[in-house]
Amino acid sequence: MPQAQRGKVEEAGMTGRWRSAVPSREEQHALKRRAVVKEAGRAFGRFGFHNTSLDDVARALHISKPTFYRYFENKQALLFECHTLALDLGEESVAFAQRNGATGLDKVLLMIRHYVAVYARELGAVGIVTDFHSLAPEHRRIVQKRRDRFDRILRGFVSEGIADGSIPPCDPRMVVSCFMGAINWVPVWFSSAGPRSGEELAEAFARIFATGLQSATADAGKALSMKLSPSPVTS
Amino acid sequence: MPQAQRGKVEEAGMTGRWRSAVPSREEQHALKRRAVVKEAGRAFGRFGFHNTSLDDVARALHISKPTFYRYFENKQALLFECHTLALDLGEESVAFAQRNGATGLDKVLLMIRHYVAVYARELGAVGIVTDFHSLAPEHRRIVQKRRDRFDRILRGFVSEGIADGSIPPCDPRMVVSCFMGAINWVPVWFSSAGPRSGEELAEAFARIFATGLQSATADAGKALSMKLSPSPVTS
Amino acid sequence: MPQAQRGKVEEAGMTGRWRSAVPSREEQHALKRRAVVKEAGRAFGRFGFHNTSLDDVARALHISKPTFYRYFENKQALLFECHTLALDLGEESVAFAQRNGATGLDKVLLMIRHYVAVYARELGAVGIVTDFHSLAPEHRRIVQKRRDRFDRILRGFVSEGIADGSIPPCDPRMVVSCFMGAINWVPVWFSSAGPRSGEELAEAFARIFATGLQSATADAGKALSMKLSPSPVTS
Amino acid sequence: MPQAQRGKVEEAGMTGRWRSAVPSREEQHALKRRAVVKEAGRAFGRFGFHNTSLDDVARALHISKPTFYRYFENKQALLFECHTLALDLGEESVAFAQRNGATGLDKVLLMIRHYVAVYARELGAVGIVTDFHSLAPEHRRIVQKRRDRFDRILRGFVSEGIADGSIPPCDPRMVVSCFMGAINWVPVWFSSAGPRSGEELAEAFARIFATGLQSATADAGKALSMKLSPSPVTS
DNA sequence: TATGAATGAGGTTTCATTCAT
DNA sequence: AATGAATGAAACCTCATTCAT
Repeated sequence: MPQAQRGKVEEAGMTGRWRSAVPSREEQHALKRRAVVKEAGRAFGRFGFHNTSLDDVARALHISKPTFYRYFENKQALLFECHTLALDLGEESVAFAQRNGATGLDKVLLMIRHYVAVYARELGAVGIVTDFHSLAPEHRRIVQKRRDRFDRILRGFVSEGIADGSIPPCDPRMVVSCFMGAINWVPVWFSSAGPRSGEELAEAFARIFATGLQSATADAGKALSMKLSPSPVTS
Repeated sequence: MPQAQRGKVEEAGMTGRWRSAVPSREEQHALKRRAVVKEAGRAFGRFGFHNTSLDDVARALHISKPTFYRYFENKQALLFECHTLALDLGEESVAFAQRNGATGLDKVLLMIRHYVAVYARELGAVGIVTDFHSLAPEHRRIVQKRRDRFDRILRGFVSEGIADGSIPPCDPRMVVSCFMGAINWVPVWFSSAGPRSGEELAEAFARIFATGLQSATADAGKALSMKLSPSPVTS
Repeated sequence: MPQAQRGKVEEAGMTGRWRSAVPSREEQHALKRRAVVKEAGRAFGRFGFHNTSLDDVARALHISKPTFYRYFENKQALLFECHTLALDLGEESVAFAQRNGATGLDKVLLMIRHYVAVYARELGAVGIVTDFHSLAPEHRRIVQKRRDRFDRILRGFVSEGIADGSIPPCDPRMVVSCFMGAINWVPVWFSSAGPRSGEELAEAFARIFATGLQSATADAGKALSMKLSPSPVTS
Repeated sequence: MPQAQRGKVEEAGMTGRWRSAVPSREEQHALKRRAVVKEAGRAFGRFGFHNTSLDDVARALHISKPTFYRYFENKQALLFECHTLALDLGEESVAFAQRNGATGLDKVLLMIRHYVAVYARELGAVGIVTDFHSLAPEHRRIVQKRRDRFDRILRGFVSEGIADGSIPPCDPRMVVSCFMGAINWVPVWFSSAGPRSGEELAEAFARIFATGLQSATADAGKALSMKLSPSPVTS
């Protein structure tokens, strides 16, 4: 995987050279930088920020550790970049939903579908949403702010849905936390190399949060009200 | 990573989780041991295993760091205990669902409700599901095995639901990963000190995964098929 | 410091105060104390001072660690006691040699034989001669002084032997270091449970340092001068 | 001494070879590695493994503690290396003796002389023979095996000597333990900075174990049998 | 008296980060 | 530009030693 990554980078650099006599330094730099982000992000998402040493990342990219510092001020800067990327994707998804959704429910579902799809595509880079607390304080503040805004908008979608009748009365915070949890958990288990594509995943998630798991034909409401009655925490 | 946020567990410990009632000798040992697990688990879940030093935990419990080693062989053993606890709760929930659920859907929903409720109750102690990769290899193997079994059963519930008609055709793996992700994410954001109780949370989650977000009156199916059509990954 | 010292003082005081009828308590104390010295000394000699924790010693004696401190001020006091014991035996051997030896050679050999025998008998307690550097500084100074005196006397024996013709000219320091090394090494390998008794060992050592390894019949002197000629360090 | 050590290393590295002005990377690494072994070995031999902290060694070498880990996996690995070195020298000495000795006695004496000389030359590096029990279990097993083989060969030399008449009947195990003890004890007291060279030491030891301490003219055998008669352990 | 519990001091080890080539 | 070497900071852990029962 790292090998492939590296291959791509070099190839891209070559092509640049052949086409225009001088490959711009900055382009090369940007390409390598991106390669580092992707590889590190993938590792962070998979094993966790602290379980991934720079040595690991460097080894995977076939570069040396000091080289790393040509591209990032420090390890935490890299983590910040990953978070930033994830938030970019989230905001993009939100914007997409706002553009294309009519009702509140529409927006929520479009957002979920879009985000999951893009999430699955970029994957590793965003898997680290988990490691929020490893961010440097100043970075953390920035990310926190964007996250808050993000959540506020999502809860707004839900509220909107309740208002326009597309979503039944509920606590928006819980609803949002529920589906965002499901989404954030994706990198823990999903692999694009698996039997399902990211698109399928997005579709499935959207459907689940749209209609739930119950069969349309079954009189699920009744079954539920009956079966869930025994207090579940009687252990 | 000095700047990274440290577990601010002290606050929670102030209430005196350490110094409590004084029962017998062995019971006391067990009680203290459990207190360590809960406090550490809470911190691990909130800040991450590596962002929580034993010093933090010790300070929160008003004990010294070495004292810690009277109760656990090492830090990873504690993490393992947390995982074990989480898995115990999960299996208990599964058993509960198997006892009380009629259809596949029933079992899934009962399991979700039970698990979320118990999860929220014990909270911190199970938050560490995230830090699977910080486990010692031999512990990891054990946890992996139990997890696999757990997932298999859950997927079995879904398959059963498809077979008995209570759940429409779908990929069980995706469905299970979806709601387990939502559940595992809970400790990241939920606080029992917040406006909602664990019971309410459990209820809300069960409902979401039962009927989805759409209003019963709305012709959601149609809206969905129309609105979700544009390729969402056009970034 | 000198638990021994302290003990003596108290004992003297006791005797003065209560005149007679010493309760068996003190005897018990002395017995247990000796048991601790023997067990710890054995372990120290076998595994080394630092590879033997007080937990180990306590476990071996079926007592608890704090109990240990009823008998010794600290771990190093115990080590000091062992050294003291070893030196006592050494000085006793020296005195024996001085009393019974006629020539310098006699004294050396008698000393070796006596010391080895007694050494093998007490064994563990003296095995720690090795761990001189683990002594507390103030103890180390005391031991050093006695050791110096001890060595000086032994070298005196050798010098005496050279003077009286019983030992051929040589460097006394080397000779003494040679046989003392052999003796000090005994506890590393010798076990009184083995096929040889301490007496046999003492006899064998005395013989080796008396006549060497060469057969009396062989013209070893010549063989040696010939065979040893090639520079041995040509590696 | 550390200063001197370091000086040597740098000198060797700086001045380099005639052939290639600068010693290759690997050579430098090897040189420094060896410097660490020598210094650590010296310290271990003098003060004991546990009385020598890595801080001490680092300070002596004018490096920082973590630097150490570029050359050795951990402290025990260094100890193992010391043992390995000592065994290498021992086996080399054995081989030398086998090549150059005619009788069993020859072999024993050549071995002693060679080993002591080389031992004194490399000194510190082998002083740790004492700290066998501080080895990691897997290392200990390896060392034990080599030691057994080594001892077996030495006892073979003695047996051979008895068979060919160059050594009088005796217990080979005791004899070997005797002179190996004397040798292993050397680093405890010998300093190459002292008045005697390693060669002189080797010569002296060989002579002692060849002909013993008795003067050639004296009728030592008789003196011994008479003088040693009183039971030496009558304390 | 004797012991389970607790801790301070100190050592080994890791790792992000800088230095020097 | 890129890398092998070096290090400061901080974490985990051990153990002799004391506290409190």
